[in-house]
Amino acid sequence: MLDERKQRILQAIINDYISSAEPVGSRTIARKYDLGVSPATIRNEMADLEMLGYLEQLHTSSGRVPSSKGYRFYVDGLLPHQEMSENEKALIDKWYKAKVRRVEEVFQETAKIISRVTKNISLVLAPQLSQAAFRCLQFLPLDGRRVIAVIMTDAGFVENKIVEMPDGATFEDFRRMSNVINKVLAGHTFDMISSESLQRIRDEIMDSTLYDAALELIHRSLDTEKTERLYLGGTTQLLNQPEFRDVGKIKDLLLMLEEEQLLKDILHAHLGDGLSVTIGHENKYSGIQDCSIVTATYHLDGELLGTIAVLGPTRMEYGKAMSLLSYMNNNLAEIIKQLRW
Amino acid sequence: MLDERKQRILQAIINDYISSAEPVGSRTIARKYDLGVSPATIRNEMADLEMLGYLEQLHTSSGRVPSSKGYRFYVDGLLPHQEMSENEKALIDKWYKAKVRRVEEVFQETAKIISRVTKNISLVLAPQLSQAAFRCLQFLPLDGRRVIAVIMTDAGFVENKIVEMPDGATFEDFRRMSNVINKVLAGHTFDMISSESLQRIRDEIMDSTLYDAALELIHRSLDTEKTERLYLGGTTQLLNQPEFRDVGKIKDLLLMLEEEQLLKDILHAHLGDGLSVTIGHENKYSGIQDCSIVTATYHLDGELLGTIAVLGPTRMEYGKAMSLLSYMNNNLAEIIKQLRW
DNA sequence: GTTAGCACTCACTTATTCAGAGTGCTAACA
DNA sequence: TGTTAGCACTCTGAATAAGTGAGTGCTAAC
Repeated sequence: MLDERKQRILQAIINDYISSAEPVGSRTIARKYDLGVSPATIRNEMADLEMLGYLEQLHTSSGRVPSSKGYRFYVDGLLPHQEMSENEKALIDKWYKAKVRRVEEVFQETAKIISRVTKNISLVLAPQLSQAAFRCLQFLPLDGRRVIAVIMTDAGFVENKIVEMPDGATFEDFRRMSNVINKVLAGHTFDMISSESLQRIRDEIMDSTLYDAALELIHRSLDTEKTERLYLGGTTQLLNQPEFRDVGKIKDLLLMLEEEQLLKDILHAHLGDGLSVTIGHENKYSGIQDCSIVTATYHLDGELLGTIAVLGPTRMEYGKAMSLLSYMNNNLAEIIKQLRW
Repeated sequence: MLDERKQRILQAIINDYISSAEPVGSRTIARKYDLGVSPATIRNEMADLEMLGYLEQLHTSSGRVPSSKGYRFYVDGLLPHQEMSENEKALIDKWYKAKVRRVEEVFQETAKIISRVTKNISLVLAPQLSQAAFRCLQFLPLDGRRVIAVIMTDAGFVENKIVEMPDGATFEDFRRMSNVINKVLAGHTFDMISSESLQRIRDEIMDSTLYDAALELIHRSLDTEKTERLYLGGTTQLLNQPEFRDVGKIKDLLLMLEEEQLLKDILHAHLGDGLSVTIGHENKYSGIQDCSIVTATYHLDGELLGTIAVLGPTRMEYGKAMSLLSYMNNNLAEIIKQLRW
């Protein structure tokens, strides 16, 4: 374990590096932070901290830079707990109020706010509905050949699909079909729709072309309901960070950000962790091993959940990101509920 | 007017510059393109072309670069008409088939394809529905307090909204309301819904709280139907272009690309022009005066329209972009119709 | 244990040189 | 008169060299 002075020095170094983005030397620390010791002493301590793996040196005669381990220690132990100021909270509330009309816009706007406040990239994973319970299905006639299926879930989401009627089928057949499906599936989450349920529907419908139509409809619903949406914000913030002065690096990261599935996987890894911080090399995906991710999982009606995250260089204002995500987290469920009516 | 030889030289220079991105000198032209004259002669011609404003020189002793006027002449007169090869067409069709399930995905995928093929940024403006005709509205009961409104348009789009019932109103009231609205608005485009129609609805409903609910519903529909969506593709392609080796320029353009309204305005300016090319300084918005935009307007059922576009440095493969957009244009309406069922 | 002093390292900046590509001009040529 | 070869000149970009400054590690004194 690090003694008191080493901790204070490490903290000073990380604070300084986070705000300056320059390798920090003993002299700077001695001057800016009043630790009551000379640069030489700090140099010795820094050498120790490097030995222990908390700091790194780019070349023999440059200042030190925090390592992943250093940041980890900082985040776990040295970081003073921060809260958003009332001012900031009010500002965020105002942004939401001004912009948000539809549920979709909540996620979009959340991403924007996070990136604006943290000056980093934000990721917002909207809840997937596979854990929502099926509530009911109704058909509406569209024209002679087609009907509209309206599907509702317990969480209050509504979707519609246009369905082609098989030859010979009537709207009355479809109404009968909806009764069967409603009876069998009511209360089932989309995840839980099993082959057994399908079998029951088949038995009750007793008409194979109708059953096929029902099956296709259910599959199409599952398809859309299961795909969760990912909202990205602030990719241009990247360009202001000195660690991305190089076009090659920008390209690498932007290309990665286009790989939606990869991003989803990364966020999934932290689903349910509450507030979690992953630093530099702790990241499994090598493309972001000089970045850190702060994630927070939010809940909606107990079950349904999504994730919001900040992605930025390891040199990141962790305190700010964490306090912001906590706040957004609490807000988000509330705002979505209000909007859903 | 330029004589035959000047034209051929201009063409050669532009071709070369488009593929090399390097200022091109007399020697290169003489060597690569068999014009039957010596570099010295070409030098003289190039000096003339510069005088006439078709070429520019960065400094006294560098090769020449085409000016906006030069590209304009090239696009209008020198560009051989190109068609997509059957191979490419087949490839594109395959991409669509593999990826596209929902109407929304058509636009998304179109943007992706355009950027992939042209290696530039693509813009796809999805048709706004304000010109779609209202077809019918139906209500479904959701729970005691709320109903679902399902709105259909002639173009085959279906939307739903959750509506809160005013105190004391019953589902039967809403059913009656839908009858009135359907009678009055049937066949009206969203653009055409006038205060007169609203007045008629008011007269028929004869209940001010119910009328308020109806009004709100109509407004909400107009809100969503009127906002057209913009899909962007290939922003990372930017980073491969040598003209964007500089981080500052990347930032400027990426920031501009975040201004959705601005982009829409730019596309709107060309709405209905068919295939249109805007080069460099011809652009009104100063942020893209070293870029060119190729746009094409597509139609859906005569009225409904949108725009697809390629945005890239003035040094762009105009022929490729134009032939691709023409092809996509023809395809797009077809694919959307098929998908809509 | 702490600190001052000093030699040393390394990146970054500035200046200089040099090669290469390209031009414009002149004079010769067909 | 239009075309071309030749040549002096210009400018960029890469390579090299020297100088500067921030920072370190080590040693010896406090």
